[in-house]
Amino acid sequence: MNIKQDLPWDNPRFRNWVAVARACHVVERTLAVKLVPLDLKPAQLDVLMNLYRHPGMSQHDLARKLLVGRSNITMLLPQLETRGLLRREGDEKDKRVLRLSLTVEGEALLMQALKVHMALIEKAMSQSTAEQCDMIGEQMRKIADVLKEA
Amino acid sequence: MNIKQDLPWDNPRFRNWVAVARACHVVERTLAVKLVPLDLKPAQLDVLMNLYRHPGMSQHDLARKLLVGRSNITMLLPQLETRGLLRREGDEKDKRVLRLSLTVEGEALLMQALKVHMALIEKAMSQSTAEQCDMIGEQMRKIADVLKEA
DNA sequence: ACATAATAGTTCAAACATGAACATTAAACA
DNA sequence: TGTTTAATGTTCATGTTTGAACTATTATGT
Repeated sequence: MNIKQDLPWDNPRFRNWVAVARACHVVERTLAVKLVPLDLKPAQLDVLMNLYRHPGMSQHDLARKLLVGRSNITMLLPQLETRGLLRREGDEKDKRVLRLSLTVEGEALLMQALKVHMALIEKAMSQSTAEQCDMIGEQMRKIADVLKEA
Repeated sequence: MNIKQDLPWDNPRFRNWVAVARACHVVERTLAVKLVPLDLKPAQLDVLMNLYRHPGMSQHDLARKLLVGRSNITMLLPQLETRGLLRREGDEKDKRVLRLSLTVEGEALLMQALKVHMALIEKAMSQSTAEQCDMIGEQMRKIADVLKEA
C-alpha cells in the first residue's frame, strides 16, 4: 500500500480548489495595490461596504459578516472614524451596542473605491460566461453554507 | 445620472465573486482549526506542500509560489527547520541561494496534514459535480493568469 | 579587469490579526 | 426581587505579515 497513490495533487477536486485559493489571493493583492491611491485597505473597504448595505449594524454583527473577531473590529474602526468616514452611536435601548453608519464622506469614498473594485472584478471574471459565473457563485455559496454548520 | 443605478451588488459578477472570496475565507479558517492538533498553520502547510512537489527550490522561488514576500519566508522557515521538518543547504554553484527540502519527519507530517486538508476539500466540493468542479478550476486559473500579467 | 546592475537572503520596525481576560449592561430564572 | 448567565465592546500580550534598508554574491557591460 503506497500512500502516494492517493496524493491530493492527483485529485481533481483538490487541484481545482488550489486554483480557487490562488485566484482569491491574486485578486486580493491586486485590489490592495489599486486601493492605495484612496488610502484604503481591502479590510477597510469591506467595512464600508457592509455599513452601506446595513446601516445601523452593531460591531458584533459586522465582525460576523467579515468573519473576523470582535477585537479586530475594535482596532479597525478608530482609523475610519478619525477620518470622518463613519459614525459610532450608542444604542438607546441597549447601552452595550454601538450602532455604525457611514458619513457622507464615507459614502463618497466608498463609491470611488467601488469603481476600482468593480473594474477589477469585471476584468477577472470577463473570461467567464454569465452562466459559468452564476454557477461558480452558486457552488461557492454552498461551500460556505456546508462549512458554517460544521 | 444616478450613481446608485450601477451599484456592484446589482452586478452578478460582483455578487458571485464575493461568494468566492467568502468561501475561501471559510475554508481557510476551517483548515486552520483542523490543523491545530498537528501544530501546523495553513501557511506552514503551504510551505511543506511546495517543498514536497519541488524539492531543492530556493527561498525566492518559494516566496513567489506562495505569493508572499521573501522576508516572510525568512521568518517562516526557522520554525519548521527547528522542528526538523525541513533542511536548508547552500547551493554549491551560487552561494547566495539556499536549497530547501523536506526531511523524513517533514514528509510524514505533511502526509498527515494532507489527509486533513483533503477531507476538508472533499467535504466542501462534494456538492459540485466533477464537471462543475473542473470548470471552476479552469476559470480560476484564467483569473490568476489575467491578473498576473497586469 | 573593473565598475555597475541585479539577485538571494536577512534584519528590523511598523502594521495587522488573534484570542483570552476584563468591564459593563441585559436577559433568564429562581 | 436578586442571582446567575449571556452578550457587547475594549484591552492587552502574542504572533504574523509587510516593505524598506542592508550584506553578500553573481551578472552585465565597457
